[in-house]
Amino acid sequence: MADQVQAESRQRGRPRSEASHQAVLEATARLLCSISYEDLTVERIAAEAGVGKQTIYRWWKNKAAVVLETLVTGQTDMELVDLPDTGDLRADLLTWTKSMISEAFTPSTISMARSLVAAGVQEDPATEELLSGAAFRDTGLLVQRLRSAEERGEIRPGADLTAVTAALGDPFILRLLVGHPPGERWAQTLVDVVVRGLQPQGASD
Amino acid sequence: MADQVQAESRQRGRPRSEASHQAVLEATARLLCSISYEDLTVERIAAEAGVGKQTIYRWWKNKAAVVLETLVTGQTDMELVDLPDTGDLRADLLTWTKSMISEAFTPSTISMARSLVAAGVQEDPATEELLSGAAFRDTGLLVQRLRSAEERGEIRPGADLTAVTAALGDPFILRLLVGHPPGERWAQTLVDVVVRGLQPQGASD
Amino acid sequence: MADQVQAESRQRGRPRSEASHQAVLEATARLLCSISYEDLTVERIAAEAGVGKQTIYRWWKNKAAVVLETLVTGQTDMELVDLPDTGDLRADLLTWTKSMISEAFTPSTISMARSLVAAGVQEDPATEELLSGAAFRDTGLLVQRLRSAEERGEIRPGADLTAVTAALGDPFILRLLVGHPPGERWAQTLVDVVVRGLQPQGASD
Amino acid sequence: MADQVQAESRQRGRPRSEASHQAVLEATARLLCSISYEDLTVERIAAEAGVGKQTIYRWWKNKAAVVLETLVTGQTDMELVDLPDTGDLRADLLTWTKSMISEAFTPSTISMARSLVAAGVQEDPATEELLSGAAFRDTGLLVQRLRSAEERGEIRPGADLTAVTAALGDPFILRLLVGHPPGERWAQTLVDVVVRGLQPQGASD
DNA sequence: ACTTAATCGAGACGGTACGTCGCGTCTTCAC
DNA sequence: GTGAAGACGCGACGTACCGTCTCGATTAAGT
Repeated sequence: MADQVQAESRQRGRPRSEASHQAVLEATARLLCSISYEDLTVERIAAEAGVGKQTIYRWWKNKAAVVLETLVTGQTDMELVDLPDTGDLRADLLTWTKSMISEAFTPSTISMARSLVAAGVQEDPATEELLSGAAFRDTGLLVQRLRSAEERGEIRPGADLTAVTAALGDPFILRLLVGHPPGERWAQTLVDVVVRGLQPQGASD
Repeated sequence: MADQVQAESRQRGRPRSEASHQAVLEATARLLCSISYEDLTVERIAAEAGVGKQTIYRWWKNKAAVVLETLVTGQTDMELVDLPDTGDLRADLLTWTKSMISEAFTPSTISMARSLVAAGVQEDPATEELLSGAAFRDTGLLVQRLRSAEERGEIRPGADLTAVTAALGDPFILRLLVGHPPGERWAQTLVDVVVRGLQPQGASD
Repeated sequence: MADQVQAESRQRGRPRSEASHQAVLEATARLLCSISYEDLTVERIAAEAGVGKQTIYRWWKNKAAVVLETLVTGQTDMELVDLPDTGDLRADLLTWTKSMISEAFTPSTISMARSLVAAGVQEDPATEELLSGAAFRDTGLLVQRLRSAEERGEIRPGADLTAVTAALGDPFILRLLVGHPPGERWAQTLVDVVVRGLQPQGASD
Repeated sequence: MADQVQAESRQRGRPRSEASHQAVLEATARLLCSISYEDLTVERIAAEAGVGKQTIYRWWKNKAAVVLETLVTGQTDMELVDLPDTGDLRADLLTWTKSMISEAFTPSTISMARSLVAAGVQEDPATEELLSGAAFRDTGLLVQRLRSAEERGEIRPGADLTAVTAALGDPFILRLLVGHPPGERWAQTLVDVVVRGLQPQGASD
């Protein structure tokens, strides 16, 4: 029992270069800013990273896997939109949606989001694993803010917060993919309905 | 989708075969049940439809356009999930989500949804036009049901119903793409929050 | 009976482009002047010919086959060395060897000869067929000159002239491959021994 | 391959290196029996020899060099065809050609001959040096036999014997490369013409 | 009936990217 | 301080599709 597995994975030969691995991710992130998933090629990534094509295929099984790891591990400068916590959930969410609309609907972010989806929408089981695990990163922020509101008694307890974040976040993700930023009234309604829906019984606007 | 012919006597030579056009759509629908967008090739479609490749390119500009028209014009047996109108919005939506989960999360539907997204997520402006216009077909059903509830006074008036349908529908679409059906509690929370959020002032469960 | 088989090989689809076929051979000939067989690539040939790589693989099974057809069908400007017929076999052969040494041992010709051998020395049965059929083109000239001498009674009849041409020609071919032109005395001895060996009985120098 | 004697225990330098060197040559010889030069890879040699790739590149500059050294230094079981010296040159040469045809035209020998040529036909100057120096090994035997005949007065003196060996040997080498054994009459003519061509003046068959 | 012209299925075309393989070099660990 | 093992950068391989072009055959509409 004390004897761990080790003899089987005994280091032989030159170890894989973590530097190359990282260089590929960074090169991919750099390229994804300006070109679409379709136009991105493994050869281009290899050239940009100063790496042999085979090295890429040694780490990832195909282009989709490279792109997914690049975007999911946050190699990009695609900053998370800030979600404040002033104690007023509705106001915070409205602030969030506004900055979302103004900051996230840039050509570069839209392109990356599309690349993420294009890479994710493969029939590969490994891919599904990774995606359903990581989900979309923004989700974490939202869940955290909602939990804080819950503890503070701002919203009624017991709701499945992942469903609530989906109701709030997923519409923005789809609008992002389509490329058309939603109007302000649309966003306000979204926040309003969800916040109302979460209010403790008897509360009113 | 296809460009119309002017009523003028420009019609010279052999007319385009509407049968071929339809055969392509049907062949595509047939193939999309079992293979992914990536594995689908124009040559394969042409072979399945018993049609020349050029005939496809005479009607559509590329593979994405064929797939989009196939899925958007409902060539598939991907039936719309029924949304009843009993007068009880919450109950109806819960019924809808349940059948959604049990009927829509089949491998074939998931595959088609992914193909739709893969085809839609191109940088092509024409594609965006079509998609943002058609949106997803289910949306229509939802909006209609909500409007009926609004008229009946079941929900408070003045809400942007497209935002509400987004809050309800988009989360299901994303779960569909990922391939994992949501749990029942998740769906219940989603419906509950939205329905509460729409209730007229002062009402309670 | 007048009705030939024809329906089976009925022309369907776009016919293969003989122009492309020829362009490949010419491009290969052009490239072989300056670069070695090893450095020659199918991609380079395709680029030089303005042809898709697949077109090359549609006509030939590999690089060796392209090179062989190029050299064997005489696409190159590798002119045959002249072999005069003055009636004096020994003098004619000496003239021939001299021009051989001075004209054939150029870098370009040496390179082509090596390419021919490199391409020919594959284990492919089809290749052997082609080579043993075509042999080396010079052989024809020699056989013809010897036959003329035989008819004229210059040499004793009944010899296997292909063996004689081998004795005379093959040594030059091997020297060509090695790249070192033989000395004049060497060539003289070669011609001398063979011509003496062919003389009718009782003749002397 | 067994462990070396430990006479000198000061083996700080290269305890196994000469063994590795030899192992590579033997492995190459073993492989060349069955696979062509093209299909032979350095990695395969290394694996067969139980040696690291770098060890090969420490001794030779590339694959061609390994193959050349293997074949030129006679690591193979490609035995030299025996050339008797009974005092009758014509009879000896006929014996030699006959055993040549029956023994040398085996698939294994043909394959090795082709590999030798494939390796030799590189543009590398060092390679040319080695080849033109070593020539083909059989040459030595022939020259020796001819010199013996010359001393014995069997043939007229003063001929450039390297040219004569070329006339006799090179045709066999080329037939070997093509892979088709010559007929008996062909060989007889070859020997006959050369031997006659070497006879002292006035002699006759 | 006869031309004209656009269509049809078929498949080759010039390209581009794929994923693999081999070269010759570099880098680790074990002996 | 070598040597095996094997990853590295590089680049060619042969294949697969793309979207276009070119065949002979087919099909109306306009002579």
